[in-house]
Amino acid sequence: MSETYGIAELAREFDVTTRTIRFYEDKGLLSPARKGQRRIYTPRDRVRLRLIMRGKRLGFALSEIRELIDLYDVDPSEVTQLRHFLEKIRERKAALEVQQGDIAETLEEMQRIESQCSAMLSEKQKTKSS
Amino acid sequence: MSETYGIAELAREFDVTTRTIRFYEDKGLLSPARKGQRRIYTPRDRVRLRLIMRGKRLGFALSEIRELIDLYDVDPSEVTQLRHFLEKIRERKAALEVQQGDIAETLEEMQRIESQCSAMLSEKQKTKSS
DNA sequence: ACGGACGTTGACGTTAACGTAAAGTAAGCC
DNA sequence: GGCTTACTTTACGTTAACGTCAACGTCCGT
Repeated sequence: MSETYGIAELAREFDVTTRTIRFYEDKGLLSPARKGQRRIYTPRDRVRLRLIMRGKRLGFALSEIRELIDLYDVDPSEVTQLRHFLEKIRERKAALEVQQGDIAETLEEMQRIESQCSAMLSEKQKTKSS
Repeated sequence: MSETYGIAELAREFDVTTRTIRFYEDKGLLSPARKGQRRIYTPRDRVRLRLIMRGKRLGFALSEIRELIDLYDVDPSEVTQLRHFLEKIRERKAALEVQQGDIAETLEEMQRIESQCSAMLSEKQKTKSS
């Protein structure tokens, strides 16, 4: 049980280079165990990497992704910390909701353009076949 | 009629520096008219700038944003171009839909964490006031 | 005619996110 | 032992997206 992965294995799975994975470690986004000198990744590390990739697709900087991921891990015991924490989460949520709106708008416009284009296309082809 | 804007004006409105706006011009994202040496921006340029900012919020590179914007402007008269064009649009749509999914997931998780946190918070405060 | 606001074009600096090359280590196979 | 394969650290290179001067033009109010 408790499967582990090598660095190249993960690199293949997520389609990044090993350099990239090590770079993320350097930035504190991952901290795999070591067996001698080599890195050993647990399923938990793998999840983190998945989260990193999702963050990247959302256009977050690595520093922000780190904060995001920490949100899942940290257990803020003090009330003050808890408040601060909640605030961070709400900031993130707000940002994401803005993004959601942006995407919706853009998708609508793309949709419009696509319809227009395919209309033009079928128009041209009618002409051609007439 | 037909209002125009100065570079600093737009910079203020979109909260970027004039350097940034000129940089976008350099990259072919904007091409304002000139009055002598100075740049004159039309409402149309302003719309483009708005699109650029939205693209940035969505995590696109400037080069991609340029392609995106061009989608609104270009009128592909040839059928081959039209097809190519449609394909591009569909690629973009697909990417955006992935992003949409990513955001939805992330938002759900944030939501969960937030609920948990605010539960913990009110719990702590009950204890405190008892 | 002068200062100040606003604008211009270079040109070099900076940060993030890796790429790439060099040189060495460790394990397994034949 | 020698080869291969996978991995390591160290270090310099690169690209995108600007920031930051420097040095100069132009218009406007006083």
